[in-house]
Amino acid sequence: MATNIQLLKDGLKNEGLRFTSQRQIVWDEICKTDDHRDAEDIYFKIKTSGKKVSRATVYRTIDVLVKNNLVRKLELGDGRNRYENKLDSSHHDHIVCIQCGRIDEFMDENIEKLQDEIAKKYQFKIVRHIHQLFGLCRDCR
Amino acid sequence: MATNIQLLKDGLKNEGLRFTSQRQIVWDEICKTDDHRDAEDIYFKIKTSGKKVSRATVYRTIDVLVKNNLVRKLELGDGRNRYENKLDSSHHDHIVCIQCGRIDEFMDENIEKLQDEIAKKYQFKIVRHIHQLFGLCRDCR
DNA sequence: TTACTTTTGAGACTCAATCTCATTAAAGGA
DNA sequence: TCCTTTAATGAGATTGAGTCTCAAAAGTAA
Repeated sequence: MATNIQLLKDGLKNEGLRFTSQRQIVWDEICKTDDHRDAEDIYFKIKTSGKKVSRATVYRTIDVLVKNNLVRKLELGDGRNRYENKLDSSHHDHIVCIQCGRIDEFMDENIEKLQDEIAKKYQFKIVRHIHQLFGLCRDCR
Repeated sequence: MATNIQLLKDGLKNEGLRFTSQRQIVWDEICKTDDHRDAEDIYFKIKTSGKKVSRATVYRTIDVLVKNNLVRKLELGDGRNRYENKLDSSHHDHIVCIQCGRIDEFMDENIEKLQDEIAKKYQFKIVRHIHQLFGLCRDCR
C-alpha cells in the first residue's frame, strides 16, 4: 500500500496539487479491488466504512486520478462511468455481459495494429480508443 | 421518401405498433441527413420547422426506431446518445475528432474477424460491439 | 359509429454528475 | 511553531439527458 500512496503523492506533485487525506482515502478505496466500479459505489463504500469524504470530493478526486493516469475511466454507455485502478494493468479493452454485468478484459496486438493503420488512412491521430464487446458470457448464454 | 415511409410502416406493423404522424415526422427528420445527431438536436430541428412533436414522443419514437433497426444508436460516452439512420448503411464503427466533433466511419473485416476469435476464446456470444477511435482529425491535428 | 387500446403532450421526476461558496486545511516561509 | 497564501473540501443547489405519469387525443377493428 505504501508504494501506492507514493504513486498518488508523485502524481499530485506533478500537477502541483496537494496531498490530502480525502484523496488518499479515495485512491486507497480504488486500489482495494480490480473491479470496474462507478463513482457512487466508491463513494458509498467509503461512506459505510466510516470515513468521511463528500460526494463532490469523490468525483473530483476520481477526475484527478484519471487525469494523472492512475485510474482508467470506462464508458459503457449506460450513463454511469466505471473506474479501475491502473496499478499493474497494461492496456486492455472490455467484454461486457449484458445479462449479469460481468466485465472481462482482452487485448489483441493485431487489432491495435489494424487500428493504427485505419488512423493512418484517415490521417487521424488517435488519442484514445474504446473497444467493447457486449453480449452473453459463458455462464449466461 | 415514399420508400422510407414504407420502411417505417413495415417496422411498426412488425411490432404491432401504430403508424402515427408524429412517428413519421421523427423518422423523416432522421432520414434527412447522414449526421450523427443527439435527441435534442432532432427534437429542436422538428420544433423549429413548425411541426409539433413533444420531447417525450421524440425520445420514445427514437427508441422504437432503434429497436426496429431503422436507426442506429451511437454511444460516445459523453452523456448524449447520437443517432443515425440505417437507410443504406452497412455495419461500421466510428472515428471521433475530440477537437471539432467530426465523426467519420470505418469498417475493417479483419478487425471483425479478430473480434469473433476473441469472443470464441472467452466463450462469449457477441450481441453488439462498440469500437471508437478518439483523437484529432486531419484538419485539427 | 362505437368500443377498445395505443399514443401523445405537458410537465413532474430521476439520477449521475457538476457547480457554488463559505469554511477548512495544506505548504512554504519567517 | 506560527502565519499567510492558496487550494481543497462539504453541503446542498443545480444541471442536463432521459424517463415517467396520467388525462386527453387518436388509431383500429367490428
